[in-house]
Amino acid sequence: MATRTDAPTRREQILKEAARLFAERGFHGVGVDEIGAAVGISGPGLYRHFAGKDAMLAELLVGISGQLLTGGKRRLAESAGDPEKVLDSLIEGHIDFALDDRPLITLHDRELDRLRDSDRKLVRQLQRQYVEIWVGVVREVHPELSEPAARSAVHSVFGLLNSTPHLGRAGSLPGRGATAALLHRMAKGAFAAAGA
Amino acid sequence: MATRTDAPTRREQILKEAARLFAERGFHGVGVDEIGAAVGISGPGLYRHFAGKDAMLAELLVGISGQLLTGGKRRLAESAGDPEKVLDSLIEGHIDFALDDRPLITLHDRELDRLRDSDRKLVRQLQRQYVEIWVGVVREVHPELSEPAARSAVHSVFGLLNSTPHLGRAGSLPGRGATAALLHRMAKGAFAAAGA
DNA sequence: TCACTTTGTTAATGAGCGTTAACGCATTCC
DNA sequence: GGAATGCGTTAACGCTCATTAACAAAGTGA
Repeated sequence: MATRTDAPTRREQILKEAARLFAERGFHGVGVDEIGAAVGISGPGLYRHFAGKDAMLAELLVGISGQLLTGGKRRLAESAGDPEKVLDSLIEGHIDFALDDRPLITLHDRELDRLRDSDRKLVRQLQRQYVEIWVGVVREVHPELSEPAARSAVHSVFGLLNSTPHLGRAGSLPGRGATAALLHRMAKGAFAAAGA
Repeated sequence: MATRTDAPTRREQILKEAARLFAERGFHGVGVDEIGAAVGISGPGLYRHFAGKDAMLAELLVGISGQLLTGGKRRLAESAGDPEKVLDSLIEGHIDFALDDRPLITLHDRELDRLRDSDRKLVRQLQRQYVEIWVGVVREVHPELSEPAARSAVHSVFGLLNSTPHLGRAGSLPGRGATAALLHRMAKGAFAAAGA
C-alpha cells in the first residue's frame, strides 16, 4: 500500500471539494464559483484544470466505480478459493470506502444521470462488473440463493452499507471501529437471512 | 382502510408527476414546464395550484414523512405488547412503501436540503419520531443493543429497504411478493446480527 | 343576464449560472 | 534576455428557468 506524502495537486483539491459540495447540495445545486472558492480560486479559474463542470462529475464517478472494481478484483484474487474470506474482504473494503469517502458514496448512486451518455455507460459497466463479483461470491457462500435473488440481496446490502451518510455526522457515532464492525455483522446477517 | 375510487384531483396529479420527475432527475434538474407538460398544462399554469416549485417539494416530503410516521404509530398501537410482531409490521409497512412509491422513497433522503428551513425542520422532526419508534421496538426485541447501536442499525436497515429503486426496473425482479419477502428476511437477519 | 371564480393561456421579466474572452504575471527553458 | 507556458484574474455573453403579468374562456349562482 503506497501512502502519499506529497501535497495534493490542484486538480485533486478541486475534485475533493467538488465531491463534497455535489454530495451536500446536488450537482445542479452547486455553482462553479462555489467550487472555485472552496479551493481559493475564482470560478472560471477551474477551466484551466477541467473542461467544465460536467467533466469534474464524470471524473469523480468514473474514478469511484473504477476504484471499487479494482479493489474488488484484488480482494477476489487475494483470497481466491475461500469464498467466506473473499466475502468478508469485500464487505470490509466497501465499508472502508463508505466510511472514508462518504461524499463519493453519496454521489455514486445519486448523480449518475447527469453524465454524458458515454460516461454513464462506462460507469454503469464498471458498477455492473463490481456487482457481479459480489453476486458470484455470495452464491458460493449461499448456494441456495438463485442468481436474481443474490443480485437483489447484493444491491440491498449496498444500500445498507451506503447508509453511512445518514449515520449522524460525528458525535453520535460509537467510533469508527465499532460502526464498521456493526455494519459488517449486519451485512453478513442479511446475506445469511436472504437464503431462507 | 378507505379506498379511493374518485378521480385524482389536479393537485394530486401534479404531485405524483412531480415526485416521479424529481426522483428521476433531481429537483434542480426538472423544470416547471416539464411538470406542467406531464399533467397536460403549461408550466405557469401550475401556479394556480401551488405557490411555487419549492412548495411542491415541501408538500411531497412533509407528506411522505407524515405518512410513514402515522403508519408507524398505528402499527405500534395495533400490536402493542408484542415487540416481535410490531417489528414485523413496521418492516412490512416500510417495504410496502418502498415498493409502491419508489419515487417518493428516493426523494425522501435525497432532496431534503432543498427545503426552506421551517419545512426542513418539520420533516426532520417527523423522520426522527419515526426512527425513534423503530429504535424502541428494536431494543425490545434485541435488548443487548445499546441505543446508539440500535439507532445506527435502524438507519442501516432503512438503507437496505430503501434500495428498491436500484433493484432493476421490472423484468429482473422475481415478482413483488418474493422481493418483499426477501427484503423482510434480510432486514430481520440484519437486526439479529447487529446484536453480536 | 351578469358578475365572479376557477383554471388555463402566452408573453415578458429578471436572476442565476456555465462558459468564453481578454488580459496579467510568474516561472521555465533555450 | 526573451519567448513560451502555466495559472490566475475580471468582465461579458448567452441561455435556462422560476416567476409574474395580462388576458381568455368556461362554469356557477343570484
